[in-house]
Amino acid sequence: MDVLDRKFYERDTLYVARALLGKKLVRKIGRVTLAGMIVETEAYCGREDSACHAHRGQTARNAVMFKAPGHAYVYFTYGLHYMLNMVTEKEGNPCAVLIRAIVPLDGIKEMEKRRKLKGTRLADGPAKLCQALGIDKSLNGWDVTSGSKLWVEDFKKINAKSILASPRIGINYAKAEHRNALWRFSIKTGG
DNA sequence: AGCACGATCTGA
DNA sequence: CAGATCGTGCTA
Repeated sequence: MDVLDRKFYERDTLYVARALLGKKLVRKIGRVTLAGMIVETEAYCGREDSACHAHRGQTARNAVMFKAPGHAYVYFTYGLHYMLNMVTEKEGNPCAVLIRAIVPLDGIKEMEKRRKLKGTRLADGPAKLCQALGIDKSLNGWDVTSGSKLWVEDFKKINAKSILASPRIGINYAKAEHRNALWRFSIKTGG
């Protein structure tokens, strides 16, 4: 396998958010391998970004964002959902990329069992993909460069022209400059 | 110690 | 469009 290393994550968050598109997100649970191609991400750009969890400094919840790049930041929200992020930039600069959607590739039957949904609807949302891949708080702080349990691999080369940038979702509380920033990235389809 | 609300999803 | 449902962070 071709696991993305720490250097990959240790770069500008907006760059990493785009670079993760077309990559393969792999989750291994015992002998079972679940995987999908990342097709949608969002960048959360540190203290300056009023939509970022680290905006008001370090707390127990967001502590992982202050760790070295290449760690998974998994948190719980809305009383029932988990979100998966990858920590980016240099250690101490609390930035991360939210993984919002994947196209299932491996272990689809297993994912369907977990989700009770089929096809593209299986993992087309940040909480849905966490359910499909069995990701919960136990993976918060996991080193995704270690090559076990959860990691990302090279998979498909995505042309810059086929990347769509749009405003991030669910952050209406943020300052306008951050609310309107085109920091959500997805692969254009049907074109 | 109490409280308001959230980087969401589902089903009506 | 409301409800689910609870951890977190802010205020006192």
